[in-house]
Amino acid sequence: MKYWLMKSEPDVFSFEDLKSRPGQTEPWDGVRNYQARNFMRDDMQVGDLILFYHSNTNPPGVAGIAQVASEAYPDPTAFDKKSKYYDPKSNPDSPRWVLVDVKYKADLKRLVALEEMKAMPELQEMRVLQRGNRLSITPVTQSEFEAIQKAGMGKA
DNA sequence: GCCAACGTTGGC
DNA sequence: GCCAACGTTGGC
Repeated sequence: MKYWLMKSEPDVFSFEDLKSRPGQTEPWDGVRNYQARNFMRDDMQVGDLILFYHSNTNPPGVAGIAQVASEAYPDPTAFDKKSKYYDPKSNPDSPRWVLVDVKYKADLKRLVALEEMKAMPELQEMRVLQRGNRLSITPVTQSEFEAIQKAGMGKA
């Protein structure tokens, strides 16, 4: 069992959007960064838990818990000329980009804000808090995951 | 809207 | 294979 943090801009796709999807599941398309792709392709396993993080919003923070719901498979938006994620260098015979399905797992009672995360002693080493981090998918340790989940279950 | 950080591209 | 230019991310 591994743990991950996945960023999404709530104006584009929020945790509430995930909950309202059929099967509460969504293909995590549009990842166009090799490191993030490699995490999905090489390291994720069905059942891994995900901190669903809202970026580019006020306040940014962890909005809920999701889980990995499929193995990695080719991202069809890379083949779609109409998609904003279209990549002419990817094709079905040799797909450059992959995705996994992400499924709703559990609510938190409240958002765990980035500002609060920065203040938590347990999270000082957390990758997403390091300066300049831009990766949309990062690994999270079990203790980091549990600290955030616990904070999200407590009072505001 | 600003801008620092950082990944990618392409000329050489 | 270097590196300047450019585009994107994402907090503020």
